[in-house]
Amino acid sequence: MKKLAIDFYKRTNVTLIAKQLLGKIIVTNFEGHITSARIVETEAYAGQTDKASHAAMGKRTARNEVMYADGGISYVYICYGLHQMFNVVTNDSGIPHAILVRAAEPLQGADIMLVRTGKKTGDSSLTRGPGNLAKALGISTVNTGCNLQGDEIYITDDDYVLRKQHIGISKRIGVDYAAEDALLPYRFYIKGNKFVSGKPVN
DNA sequence: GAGTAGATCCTCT
DNA sequence: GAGGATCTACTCA
Repeated sequence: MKKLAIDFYKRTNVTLIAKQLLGKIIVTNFEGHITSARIVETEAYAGQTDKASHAAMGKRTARNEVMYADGGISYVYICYGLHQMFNVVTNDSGIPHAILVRAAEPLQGADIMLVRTGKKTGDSSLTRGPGNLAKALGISTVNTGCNLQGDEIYITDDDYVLRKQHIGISKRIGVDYAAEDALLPYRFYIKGNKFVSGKPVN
């Protein structure tokens, strides 16, 4: 188990990084409570050129400021007033690329996730969908701008091998307002995994 | 099982 | 003042 190096995040090809994040393990360590989960679904947001991104057309606000920072940190924001969304910022400073982690498969600390989410059974709804995932991992907006090389939130590689034919690609979810950019094939997921959100695709 | 509406509040215009 | 990178429960079949 090794943390992903800063070089992994600082590359320019955001869709490639999104694809390579599949199968990696996200770990959170808050107040001694360690939870980890294998990433099974991601979406790439390609900065200025992407209408679905918060940084579309070079938009820069207090909320998305962290997207313009160096790669390798977290970007957490609230959607619909109640859901926390966890993103990984990539590329160099000044380029607002980000990858939304949409779903993961619980590995460690599932009992803690149950407490955090208020659920009674650890079925596939525990970490399916970005809102649920962040909640289960205990991530909230106070963790935005967090260095992924640190001790609270980090992503590790356990040499899990994902075969190319097991990777699914589709358009992104919930971004229909972005016109033609909503059709971009920027969503990556592990085929057949029950934690992947949206309709099952085979 | 599929489709739809409501929750709920921060952020930007 | 409007709307959003969502989730859940409820309706109807």
